[in-house]
Amino acid sequence: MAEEDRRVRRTRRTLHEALIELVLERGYERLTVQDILDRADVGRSTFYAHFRDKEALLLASFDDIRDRLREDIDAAPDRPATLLFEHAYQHQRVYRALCGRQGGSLVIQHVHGLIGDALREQLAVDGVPAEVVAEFHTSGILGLLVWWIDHDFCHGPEWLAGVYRRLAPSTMAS
Amino acid sequence: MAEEDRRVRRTRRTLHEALIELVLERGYERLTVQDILDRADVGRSTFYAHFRDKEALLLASFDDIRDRLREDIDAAPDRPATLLFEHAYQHQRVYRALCGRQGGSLVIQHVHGLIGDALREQLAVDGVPAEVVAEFHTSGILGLLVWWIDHDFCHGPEWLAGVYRRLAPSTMAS
DNA sequence: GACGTTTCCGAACACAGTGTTCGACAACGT
DNA sequence: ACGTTGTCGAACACTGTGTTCGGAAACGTC
Repeated sequence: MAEEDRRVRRTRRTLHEALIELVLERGYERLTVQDILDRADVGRSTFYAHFRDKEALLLASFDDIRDRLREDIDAAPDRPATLLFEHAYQHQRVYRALCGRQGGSLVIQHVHGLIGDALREQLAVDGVPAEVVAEFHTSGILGLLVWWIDHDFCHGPEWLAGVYRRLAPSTMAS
Repeated sequence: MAEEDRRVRRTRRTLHEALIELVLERGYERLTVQDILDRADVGRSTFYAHFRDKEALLLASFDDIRDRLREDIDAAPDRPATLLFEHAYQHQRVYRALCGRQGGSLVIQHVHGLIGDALREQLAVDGVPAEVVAEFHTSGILGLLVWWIDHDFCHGPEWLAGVYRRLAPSTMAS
C-alpha cells in the first residue's frame, strides 16, 4: 500500500530518466526545470508536487543507488573503494550522469561523505589523525572515480582497485 | 600607462573585496550580483562594464594569487604540495573564501589543474599511468587543503606537508 | 462496472535575478 | 583648462522560479 498509485510511479520514473538523459547531453548546471518537464512531458505543477526543486530531483535520483551502496559497504566495511568502483561499473549510465564532471557536485559530496565515514574507521597511520588520513584517501578515491568515468570506464573495476591499493600502501584498506 | 585610471582600480578592488567578504559571510552560491553591488557601493552598469558575470569576478579575484602560485611552482616544480600549503597559509582569508567549502568550486578546479600539471611530470609509479597517479595525488592534496581551511588552518603548512609526505610515500614529490 | 479519491494538466500569476541601454555627471590624466 | 573616460542610476526586456486552482483523467477498491 506504500506506493499504490501507478501515476505517481510513472511521473517520478519519467522525471528521473529525463534528468539523466539531459545531464548526459548538456550537463546539470545548464538544465532548466522546464527542460526536464518538456523532455519528460510532465506538467509544471506536477513536478513541484513531487520535488521542491531541481536539486531535490537530482538527489532523489541517486537515492536508490546510494542506499544499495551503503548496504554493500556496511556488509564489507574493510574495502569501500573496491565496492564503490564495482558499484559504479554496474551503474555506468547513472554514475556518469551524477558523478562525472557534468553532474552536479552534490552527489559527489554525498558519496564523499559515505566513503569518508567508512574509511575513518578503517585507516590508521602513526602520528596523523585518522580524520586527515581518511580525508586524503577519500579525495583520492573520488579523484580516481571521476577520472575513470571521464575515460569511459576503460579498464575493469579490479584494475582501478589495484591502482588504489598500489598508490595507498600506508594502510590495509582497499 | 597600463592601468592609469584610478577609478578603474578602485572599482575592481572594491568589487573583489566585497566578493570575498560576502562569500565568507554567506557562501558564493547564495550571492546575487546585486548583493555584491550593494556591498561595494558600485553601480550595476559599472559592474557589467568590467565583468561578464559573477563567475568572471570570482575568477578574476583569484588571478593575482594564482599567477604567483604558478610562478612559485615553476620555480620549484618538485614539491607543488608544499608550495600550495605555504601559499594558502600566506593568504588565508582569500583561500578560505575561494577554496573553502563555501567558495564556488571553480577556483578549486583551477588549482586542481595547476597542481595536476605539476605532479604529472614529477610522479612515477611502476605499472600505473602517470596521469592516474597524478589524479589521485592531486585530489588527495586538495582534500587535505580543504580540510585544513575548514579547520581554520590549525597546524602550520609544514605539518600538512609532512602529513602528505607520510601518506604518499610512493614517490619522491612533496 | 460504478464509486469516491487522488493525481495530473495547463494556464495564469507574482516574483527574483540577469544583463543591457543611455544620457547626464564627475573624475581622470595630461 | 582640456578632452577623454569611467561611473551612476533608472529603465527595460528577458529568463527562470515556484505557486495556485479548477476541470479532466486515471486510479484502486468494492
